[in-house]
Amino acid sequence: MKWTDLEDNWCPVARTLSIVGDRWTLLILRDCFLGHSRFEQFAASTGATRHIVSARLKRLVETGLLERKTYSDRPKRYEYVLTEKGHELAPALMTFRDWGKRHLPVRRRASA
Amino acid sequence: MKWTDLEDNWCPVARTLSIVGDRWTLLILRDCFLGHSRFEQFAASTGATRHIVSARLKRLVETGLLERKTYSDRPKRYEYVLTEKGHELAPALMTFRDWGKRHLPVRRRASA
DNA sequence: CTTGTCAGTTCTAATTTGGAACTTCAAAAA
DNA sequence: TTTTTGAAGTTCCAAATTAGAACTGACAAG
Repeated sequence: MKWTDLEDNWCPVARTLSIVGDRWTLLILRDCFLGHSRFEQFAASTGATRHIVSARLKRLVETGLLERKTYSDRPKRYEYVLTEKGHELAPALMTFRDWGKRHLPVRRRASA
Repeated sequence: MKWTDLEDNWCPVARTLSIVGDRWTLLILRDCFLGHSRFEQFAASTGATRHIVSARLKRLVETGLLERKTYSDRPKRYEYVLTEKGHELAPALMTFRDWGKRHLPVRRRASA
C-alpha cells in the first residue's frame, strides 16, 4: 500500500500521519513553534534541502496547518505561520522533546 | 543534510524524530499500543510492505523502543513488545489520534 | 552595472519505498 | 508419506523520494 492512501484510513492516527508522518514535516513544524517562519530559516535550521522544504510547506498550507502570508510586496516575499489547527499539534512535539531529552542525550565528539 | 544525521542534532525533537520520524514507524508503534505484537499483524494492519516492517522493527529494537521476544521455539517465532521507553511515546500518539478525529473526519465513498 | 538577498525551481544521482515472489522451519492435513 | 498451511522474514526489480548543487526572478544596495 502506498503511504498517501493513509489519508482515508479508518484510524485517526494514520490519517494524521498521512500529513505529518513523513521525513522533515514535523521538524518544520518544530521550527514554527520556535518562531521561525521563513523559507530560508526552515532550510537552514532543519537541514532539509530547499526542494523538500518547498514541498513540505506546500502541503502544510494545503492541509491548513500553516498559512502563507505576504510580508513584502516588492520584492514578493512570503512567510509561513501556524494556524490554530497547526498549533494543536504542539503537545506531540513537546512529548518528542521531553522524550529526546530523557532518552537520547547528546554525545559530543571526543574533541576539546 | 542526510536524515540520519539528525541523531546528533542539538535539538531533542530532532533526535527523537531521527528514530520515529520516518514513514511507517509511528504507525507500527500505534499497532503496539493497540496490542499487536507480530510481524504479520504489523504488515496487515499498517499496510506497509514486509520489507519496511522488517527494517522498522529492527530499528525499533536496536533503539530500545521494542523488545523482541521468542514466543515459540519450534518453529522459531518472535513477537515485539513495547519497552517502558517505547511506552513513553504514548502521549504523542494520543495527540495525533485526537487531532485526526477533530480535523480529519473520515469521508466515505458515495456508495450505500 | 555588479553584488547580494530571498523564495523558490530544476536537474542528476543516490537512497527508499512498493509489490511480488521466494525461503525456512515445523505443525497439520490428506 | 506427501502436501498444505502458517509465521517470519529475505530478495529482487521498478517506481518514487531524497540529497546536493546549480539556476531563476524580482528587487535593493553600493
